[in-house]
Amino acid sequence: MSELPPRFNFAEVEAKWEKYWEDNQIFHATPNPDKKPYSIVIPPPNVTGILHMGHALNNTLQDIMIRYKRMKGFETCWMAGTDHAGIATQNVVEKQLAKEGKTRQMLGRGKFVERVWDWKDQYGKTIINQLRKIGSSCDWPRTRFTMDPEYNGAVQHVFVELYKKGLIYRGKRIINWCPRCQTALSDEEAEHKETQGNLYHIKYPFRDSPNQFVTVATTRPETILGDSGVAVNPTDERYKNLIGKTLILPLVNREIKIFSDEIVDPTFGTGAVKVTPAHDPNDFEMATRHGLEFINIMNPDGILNEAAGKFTGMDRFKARAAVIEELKNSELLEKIEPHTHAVGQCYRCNTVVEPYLSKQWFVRMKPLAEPALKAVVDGTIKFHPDRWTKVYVNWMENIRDWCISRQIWWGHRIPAWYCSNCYPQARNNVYINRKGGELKENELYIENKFETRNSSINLQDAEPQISITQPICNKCGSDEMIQDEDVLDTWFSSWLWPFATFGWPKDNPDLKFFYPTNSLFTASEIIFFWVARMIMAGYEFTKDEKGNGQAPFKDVYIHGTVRDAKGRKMSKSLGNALDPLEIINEYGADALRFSLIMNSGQDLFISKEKFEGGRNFANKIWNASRLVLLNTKPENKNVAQPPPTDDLASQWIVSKFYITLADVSAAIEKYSFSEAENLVYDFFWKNYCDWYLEISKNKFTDDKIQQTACFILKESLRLIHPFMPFVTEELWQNITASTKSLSLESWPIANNKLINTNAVKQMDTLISLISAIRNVRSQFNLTPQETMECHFSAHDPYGKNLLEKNAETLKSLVKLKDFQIHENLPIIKDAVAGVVESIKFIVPLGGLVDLAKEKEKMQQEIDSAKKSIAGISQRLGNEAFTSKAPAEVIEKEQATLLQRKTRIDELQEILKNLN
RNA sequence: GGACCCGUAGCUCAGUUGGUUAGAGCGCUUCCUUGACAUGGAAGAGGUCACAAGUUCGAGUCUUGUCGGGUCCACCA
Repeated sequence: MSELPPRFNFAEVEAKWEKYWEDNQIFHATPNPDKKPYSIVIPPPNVTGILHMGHALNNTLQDIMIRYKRMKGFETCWMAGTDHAGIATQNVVEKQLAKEGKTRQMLGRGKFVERVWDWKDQYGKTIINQLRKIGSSCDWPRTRFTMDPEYNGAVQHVFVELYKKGLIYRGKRIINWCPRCQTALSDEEAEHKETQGNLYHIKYPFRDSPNQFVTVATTRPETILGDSGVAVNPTDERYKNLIGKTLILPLVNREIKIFSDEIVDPTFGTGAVKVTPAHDPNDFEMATRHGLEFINIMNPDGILNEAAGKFTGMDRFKARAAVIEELKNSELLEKIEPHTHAVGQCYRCNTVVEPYLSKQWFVRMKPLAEPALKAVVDGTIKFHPDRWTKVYVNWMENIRDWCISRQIWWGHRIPAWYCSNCYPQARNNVYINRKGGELKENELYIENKFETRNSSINLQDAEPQISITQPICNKCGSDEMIQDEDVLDTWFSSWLWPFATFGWPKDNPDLKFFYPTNSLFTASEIIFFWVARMIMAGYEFTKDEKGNGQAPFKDVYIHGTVRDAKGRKMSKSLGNALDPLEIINEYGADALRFSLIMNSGQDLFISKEKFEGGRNFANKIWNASRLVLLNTKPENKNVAQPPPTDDLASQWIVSKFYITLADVSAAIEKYSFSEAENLVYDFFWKNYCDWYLEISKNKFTDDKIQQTACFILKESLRLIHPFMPFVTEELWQNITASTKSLSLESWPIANNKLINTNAVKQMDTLISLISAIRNVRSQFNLTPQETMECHFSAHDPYGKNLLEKNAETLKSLVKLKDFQIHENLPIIKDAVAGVVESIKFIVPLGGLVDLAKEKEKMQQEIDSAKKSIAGISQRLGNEAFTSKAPAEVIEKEQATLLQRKTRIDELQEILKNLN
């Protein structure tokens, strides 16, 4: 045991315990038949990640829960790990390569992937180390990565199983294509943002009467080059007799027909829609129904191809301008209207996504969604706060198939194989430049710096074979099988996280003990990407002994977004991001945690100053502990129970502690973390420091006071520990001289016998009384040399007694020479006689009040109480009400009635006294 | 177009099933430093609970509408 330094050096303390916890691996959990499991899986941060405020909040919440449960005696496992984050990570490494003047194509696939692994090995630990800095008590030895070999096995297994069940298929669809990342994206990965654009009205002339037109409206005029029809609603009178007529497509001079389709909204634009089957999902559907031609006018990089005629080689946005210019010149542009609409953007690079026709792998979601939807509807899985349930249900009910193939290199390779004997193009499928010429592997077309390898284009007519290991062709027996070039969506591995991290699909003790997990903590943006899919995966892949699918967790806690003081999302590009590590350096990790949780009711508006609150509280705990430690004899430090005592304040603080304990536990159990923290804060600062320690300071020589103060301090440290693990651990070790970490100590055990309601009532009254006296003292600037006269009315059962009993302590608390106590009216006319003359005040509990006003208020209260009584009596006399209402409602009404009556008597008594 | 959330003190937010005097933190005003803590202590000012109507003896709380702010979903060509 060392003496506490006068100043809380959080940097030193945090470093010390971070190391101690790590060296002793005290958060490592193993299956333990004597304990109940409690497990949480971390939302695995991106390996490219560095800690931001969102992580800090997310992990603090999990840490509070897991530390609480650990202290409650559960075998707690908080699974740690990182996500390979396919596109994001590939982009980061590509950027790094670009600085060296290289592209991934220059390296070739094998070398590039090696390079990403190197990068991962070098930087992937950063975020893990940063999580330790904020005190996360993860099961670090278990730390997993979504591309670990075993994890890869689980992913491959899942793909094959779903394929066998017919839940994975390959199909040619319009998908979201990012021309910059040059990969397909899922619907969720295309973020729709309101964008100010234009609606271009373009005239399409009739073949047989070139001076007459049908006008169509479009936001993407460049797609005109791929048009193969014009659609109208069958009921639209304007166009009814034009159906079947032939138009000449401007700029291209292709003959296209007008046809009708229900999908067309006659109220939008002109009611006539240009149909571009290869570049719009609706048009694709219509074209399929009506047998239209699919004309792809664009290369995967967003540059127009040969089908674009004279616009070939132009970027899509340049082409848009050129097309408009050309249409203007030929007087086919009727008008341009400003138009705001939601435009999809790549969630990794914000490039506008292109609806693009290509062959991709999809997961059929409806069958998977069914049990996952049911689980949330019937309450097996609960969202906190509850309102997210609706968001989830709405998405699940309208779920669409999931595009899972990505045309990138970093990720889980798709276990699909093509026979290069049957499909010779498989051998040479690697690079195709935009001019259509083939390049051999590692050959480059440097001049224009883009070369596209795309098996989804090159092998779109080939039949794959699905197998984890390289198969033999089931048609020709050849062993020259070439694996699909594509990798899987990163979320196709994340959705297995709750069980793949425990070794699934191998049956093993860890999985059996820790799965299903208990709670999941994440942000609302992730509900569709991850939460929903984990629930589906859980039900599909993990079954209990009876063969029923299992929910991967029971509770989902959705926390708010961390924003700056102005309410903007924190982001690097805005430059408004507060770095948690800077906050830790300046205020300490405990302060960071505490202040984040304090503000975590909904979205958080964070500025640097907010962390002062946390720092101040840590400081307060430190100093209160110093006071107690400096004044407590060693033998009084480790009592197991607070000593029986007549001391009112001691009885009170012990009672308050156990009341707080129950409230805090309940708040954590219902995921009300800021409420729990507030309770702890109020108890420790207001009750323990401001009142108990202040009152007890002068009698600290008393053994029982020492024992009580020290006991409550220690129990408080347990209570605060999940919120502020570092400062509490340090103080705990100093007080107890223990060798056991506070993290492994038990949560305070409820002891309702020690809750003395009478003491609580008396002390609370005394506190109000003192506040009232201080109020008077302050109003009249009484000096410590003066004496105050206090008068009490006869119906106050506590005041006089309490004041007499505690006079000595109180004199010092309110800094007055003395009190003269009289049992009299609650009028201060004479109460501060000698100091203030003839002022009519009363000092009811709560402070100085104007007598006349007070009387008026009391009269008003009496009046309203009388009305209330009349109303309730009337209702209780009404049979229609009493026969229908449940017994407890009637009881409640009667209780209220009684309460009102008593209150009226009370008020009338006081008024009588005052007059 | 559909769904959801929010509007309470200068600011950020609590406010449980409707019920005596609507709370906290920060900020503000006044006072207080011979040792646990000025990262502190004491006292105080500050609210027509967005607006309107309704249900009720009684509404910050329930219902409807209006205005204002935000979020999510959607095949607005």
